[in-house]
Amino acid sequence: MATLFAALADTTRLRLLNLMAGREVCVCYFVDVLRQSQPKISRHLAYLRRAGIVVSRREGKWMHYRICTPVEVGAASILTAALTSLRDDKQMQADLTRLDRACCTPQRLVMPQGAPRPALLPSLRES
Amino acid sequence: MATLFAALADTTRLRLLNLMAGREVCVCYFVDVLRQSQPKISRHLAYLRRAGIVVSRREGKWMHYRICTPVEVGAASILTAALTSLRDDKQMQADLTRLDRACCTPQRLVMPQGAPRPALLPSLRES
DNA sequence: TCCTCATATTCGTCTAAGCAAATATATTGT
DNA sequence: ACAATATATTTGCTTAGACGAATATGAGGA
Repeated sequence: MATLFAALADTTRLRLLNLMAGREVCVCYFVDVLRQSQPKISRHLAYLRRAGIVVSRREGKWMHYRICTPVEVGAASILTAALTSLRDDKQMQADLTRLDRACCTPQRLVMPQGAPRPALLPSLRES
Repeated sequence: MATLFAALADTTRLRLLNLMAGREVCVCYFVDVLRQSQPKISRHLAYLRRAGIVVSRREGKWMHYRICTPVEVGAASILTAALTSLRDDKQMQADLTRLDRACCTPQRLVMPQGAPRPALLPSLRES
């Protein structure tokens, strides 16, 4: 329980989770949207993975991350409440806008060519 | 937002909040129920106070603490979700049992004589 | 095999925060 | 004013974690 809260007690991680709400996102998009260094993003994703909040999936060179709802009902409800209240935050909304822009731009110069776009999840949920 | 989660990311603080759910509690009861040192309890209460989750009230020698629901809707919903899921935890239930026992024992040898009992709040909520 | 790209991990440093032990403050009673 | 009680804060130490910089790993293509 305290472990879950510790995982949520960092702005970068909250931003990452907000971007993953309802979809699977490739690491390069996190780097682009949050404008943070790649090692920093990767470290925080590893933290979330160790905390059991997130799972990763490899697809060639790319790593996709998605939220993995905890099996415990209490933890799940807290995570849901957290994600819901994040949607009221101005920066979180701006992040989502940037993610959508990144998705819809046909070819970005700075972005990897052909990197898998963030995909909405058909509510596949995994332990 | 991250600050709130940081405040919740500690077992001792979660136990304190669980004991305060719906009532105002005197510090000496925390010490008795959690069986932790008084400075430790006091430090964690100060942390919760600085985080704006809790307010204190002086009554003579005794300090009463109670939960102060945050004004932001998001933070309030998270705190509520946290308190709700704590009720499923075995240790939290045991703590509440110990608190009730402490309240109902007429004269305890180890406990301060005449210390104010934990009182249920008539839902007085304060910023 | 070698090169490149995407991602992960390690290293060194710094700060926040946990703890026990000791001490300070505030209130009440004599 | 002094002593006793309840609570708060300081001190010294230790550890988790955040960061940038550098480096390692893993996959795909030439």
